[in-house]
Amino acid sequence: MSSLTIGKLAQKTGIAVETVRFYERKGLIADPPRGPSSGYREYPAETVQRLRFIRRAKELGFTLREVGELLALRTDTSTSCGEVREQVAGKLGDVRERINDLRRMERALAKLHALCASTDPLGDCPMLDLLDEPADD
Amino acid sequence: MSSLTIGKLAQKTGIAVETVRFYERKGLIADPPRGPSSGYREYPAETVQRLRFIRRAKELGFTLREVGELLALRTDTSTSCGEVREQVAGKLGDVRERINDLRRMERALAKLHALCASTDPLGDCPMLDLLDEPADD
DNA sequence: CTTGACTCCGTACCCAGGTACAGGGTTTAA
DNA sequence: TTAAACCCTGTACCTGGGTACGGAGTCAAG
Repeated sequence: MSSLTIGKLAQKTGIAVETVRFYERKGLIADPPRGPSSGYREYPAETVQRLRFIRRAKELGFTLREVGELLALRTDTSTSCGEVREQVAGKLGDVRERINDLRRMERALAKLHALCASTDPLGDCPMLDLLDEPADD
Repeated sequence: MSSLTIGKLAQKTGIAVETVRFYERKGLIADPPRGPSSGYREYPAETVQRLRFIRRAKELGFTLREVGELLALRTDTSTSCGEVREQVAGKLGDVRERINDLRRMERALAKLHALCASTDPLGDCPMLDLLDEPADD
């Protein structure tokens, strides 16, 4: 049978053994079946995918809670497709907002980069002012 | 003279008094002069700008350490303009990378959103596979 | 001149997201 | 059969980024 020990799983996913157990405690992955004599965790192969998803989503700046919500979208067969769409749309909005914020930052940094070329002795690169664009309050 | 108490500063920047002191401990803002009788902090007006910068940068996902580095770019008159350019270029790279990651996530979520419309009973929305695009390891 | 709002410092506490033992038992390969 | 390499649980610890006291001094308005 193709079940994995926690060590193998860790190796395949690049996530530390301790962290896998931590995710289990947090409910991000299911408590796997155990070897009857050893009590060792025996992971089904899909868990690799699931953990890779978690890793990717984390890298993209989602919190563990959010990752859990994303994963719940596919696990929870009680939710209708409409509800899923709503959840996904919400996440999508978050992501787009974050992208826009970062683009503003990108512009600000690019501007600074350009300015810096000209100002030779660096009296006062106008850093502080660069992020004021929101221009509210 | 136009100096601010910590309370006024907090009010103008939307940052809590405790947090301002926290930033001071962390070296993000300078220890301000003190009222000789009271020992109260007396902030120069520029500190408002500096704190707003900190707030914005934090909102854009920079850590306090990174914010400190950004601020150091303009404070540290020993660094040459070239060095500043390098630092800024580095940050710019980081930001662009993050934007690209998020764009991948955006595409993945958008795809899911679209798929969800068709798959009526939600057997298996193919969430787990959606983030495998990096396609290495 | 008193009372309430403000400030001081120090320490403790909080959450997220792990990481690191300690003190056991199990499996595997020589 | 025995040592290395694994796994188990539980608890403690860590960093980052704050928040919340407690106990005391100060300032401003009535």
